[in-house]
Amino acid sequence: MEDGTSKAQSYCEGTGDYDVRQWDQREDCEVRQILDRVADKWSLLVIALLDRRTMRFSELRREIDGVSQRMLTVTLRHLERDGLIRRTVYPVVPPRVEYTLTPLGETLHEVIKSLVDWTEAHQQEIARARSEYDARTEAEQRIAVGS
Amino acid sequence: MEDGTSKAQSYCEGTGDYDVRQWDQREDCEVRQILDRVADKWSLLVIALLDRRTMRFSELRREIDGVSQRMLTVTLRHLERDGLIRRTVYPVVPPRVEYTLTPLGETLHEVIKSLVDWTEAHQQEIARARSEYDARTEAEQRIAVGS
DNA sequence: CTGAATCCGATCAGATACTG
DNA sequence: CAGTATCTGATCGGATTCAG
Repeated sequence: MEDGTSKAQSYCEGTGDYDVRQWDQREDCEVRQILDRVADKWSLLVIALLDRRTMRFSELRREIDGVSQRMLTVTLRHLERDGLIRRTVYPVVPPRVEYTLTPLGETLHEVIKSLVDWTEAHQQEIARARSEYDARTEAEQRIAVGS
Repeated sequence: MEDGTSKAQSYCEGTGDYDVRQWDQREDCEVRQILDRVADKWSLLVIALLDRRTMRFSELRREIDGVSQRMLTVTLRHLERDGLIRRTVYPVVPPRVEYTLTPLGETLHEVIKSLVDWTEAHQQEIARARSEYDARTEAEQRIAVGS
């Protein structure tokens, strides 16, 4: 079955204030788990797509292209378990399954959007930093080797 | 060396508007790479810690506890390459290396904070969704097996 | 102290085959 | 159509060792 997180877990009670050491540090911290889900390769994309409209499995699969059937299934199950999306099965033949963002999922999408906006806004800056870093380390390589 | 991303890469030019299909879809998209970095298990924590003050390698290692030396090194290299943190080496013996958040890193921290805030705010809600999901699927299991 | 390099087990994820 | 199950190569990350 390959379940991601075990079921019985002490979820660290937040004190309310913003203490770094509170929101990670331990595997059994809820926040870390949620962050991992958000961090997931396909989750972001699925959420963004579903924010626009309800979609079927095959639609998602076609739209995302690059995702394997297996990984899409796993991703959807995780998101459903976390209450971020809702899965509706229509008892017809052939089967019809629709996925929708829940209200909770919609609020998450807002946050995700700000993250994506940030990356878009700073793309160039990061690209520049990278090439500078690479140039620097390459130069050091040549020195180390002795040219 | 185990480099994360290759160096020569066509970074997809954003059109400016918020189009889902623009910010992922292809491995060679900058945004996807940046998202992956943010998604990284330790990156978030490192950034959050450095936002408070400059820290040395061993300090970070002690503070994070759970991270291996190897992964901390890898994480720091990635963040440095992306221009999110600055690494300063003091030529003394024993060596002293300090890590600081760059201005770019500081702006990212703001965004991260909103993400963390979201997870904290909805912890309970997600926990509830999970146990409901688990109860539901367990029940289905029993039916399938036939009790 | 701050790493880099290597080894190696654990986990992940793609491909394939099968099912209601 | 919408999955599940299995196999397997690829990748990740911890432990260990060595070095400036």
